[in-house]
Amino acid sequence: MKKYKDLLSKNNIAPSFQRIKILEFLDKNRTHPTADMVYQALKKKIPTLSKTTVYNTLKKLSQSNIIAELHLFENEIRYEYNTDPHIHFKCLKCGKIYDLDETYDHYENNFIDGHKVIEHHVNLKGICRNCLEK
Amino acid sequence: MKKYKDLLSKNNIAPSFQRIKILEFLDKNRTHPTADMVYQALKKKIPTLSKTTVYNTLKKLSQSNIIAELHLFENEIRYEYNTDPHIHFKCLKCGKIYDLDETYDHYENNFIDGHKVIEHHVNLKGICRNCLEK
DNA sequence: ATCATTGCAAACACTTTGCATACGC
DNA sequence: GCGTATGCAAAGTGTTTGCAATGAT
Repeated sequence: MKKYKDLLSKNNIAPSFQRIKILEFLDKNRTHPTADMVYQALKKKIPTLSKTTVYNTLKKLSQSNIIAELHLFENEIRYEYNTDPHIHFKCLKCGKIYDLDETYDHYENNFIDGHKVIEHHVNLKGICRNCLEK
Repeated sequence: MKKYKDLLSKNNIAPSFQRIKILEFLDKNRTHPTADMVYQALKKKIPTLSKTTVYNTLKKLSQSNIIAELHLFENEIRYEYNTDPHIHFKCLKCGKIYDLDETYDHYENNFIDGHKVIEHHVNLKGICRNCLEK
C-alpha cells in the first residue's frame, strides 16, 4: 500500500512490511484496539509476527503522531489512527468505544486559572444507542 | 478520626486503622497519588503496612464511591477523595495535576448521536501558571 | 557488507489472588 | 471464639529491554 509506505517514509520510519500492515490495520479498523488486539488480529495473516514488533511499532507511530495513544477509562493503552479532533464515548453495557464528531475546543489554547491549555481530552461514558434499543 | 470512621461505617466498610489512615491521607493530600505513592507515604508512619492492604482498600473505597479512580494521561491509576465534579489539568512541564473547578456538564444526562451520556471526564494538558512564570 | 528491523526470551512494573496469621468485637 | 482484615508470597497482566538472527539495500 503506497499510502502507508509514503506516510512512514515521510516520518523517517523505514516502511517495513510489518509496520505497513500495522498502520493499515489501524486505518481500516477504527476500533481503538489495544496492542494485543492488533497483535491477535494480524498474527492470523502474519504468523511470524511478534508482540515486540507490535509494541515497538505502535510506540514509533505514536511518537511521530501518525497514530494516537488513548488513555481512556481502563488502565490500558488503546490506539487510533490520527484524525480530526473528536471525543470518545464508551458504552457501559457493551464496552464499545465510539468516536463522536464533537470538536469541543472550548479550552484549546486558552487560559484557565492562569494555566495555558494545549491539549484537551473529553471522555464520555453511558449507554450507546444500540444498547438503548434492546 | 471520627469523620473517616463514620464515612466508612456508613458504607459498610469496617473502619480499620489502615483504612482510616488511607482515607485520611487522600482527604488531606489532594495530589492524585498512585497506589504506590499512598503506600510509600504511609509506610513511614505505619511500618507494617502492606501494599496489598493499600490496593485492597483503594479498590473498596472506589467501589463505594468514597474516592474516585482516575485514568488520566498515563497508563496508571490515580486516586482522589471524591468531591464535586471538576476537571483535571496536567502540566506538561512539571507533571503536576491540578483540579479545576469547571463543571462543564454540557453532556451530562444528555444524548449525543443517540447515546445516553452518564459520566463525562475532561482532561486538559498544558503549561501550568507556575511553569509559565519561570 | 552494513545497518536496521525482527522476534524470542527474560526482565519489569503494576495489580490481583491465595492463604495463614493476627486482630477486633 | 468467630469472622474479617492484614500482609506475605506467588501469580497474573501489560509493557519494555537485551540480544542474536534475519532481512533489505
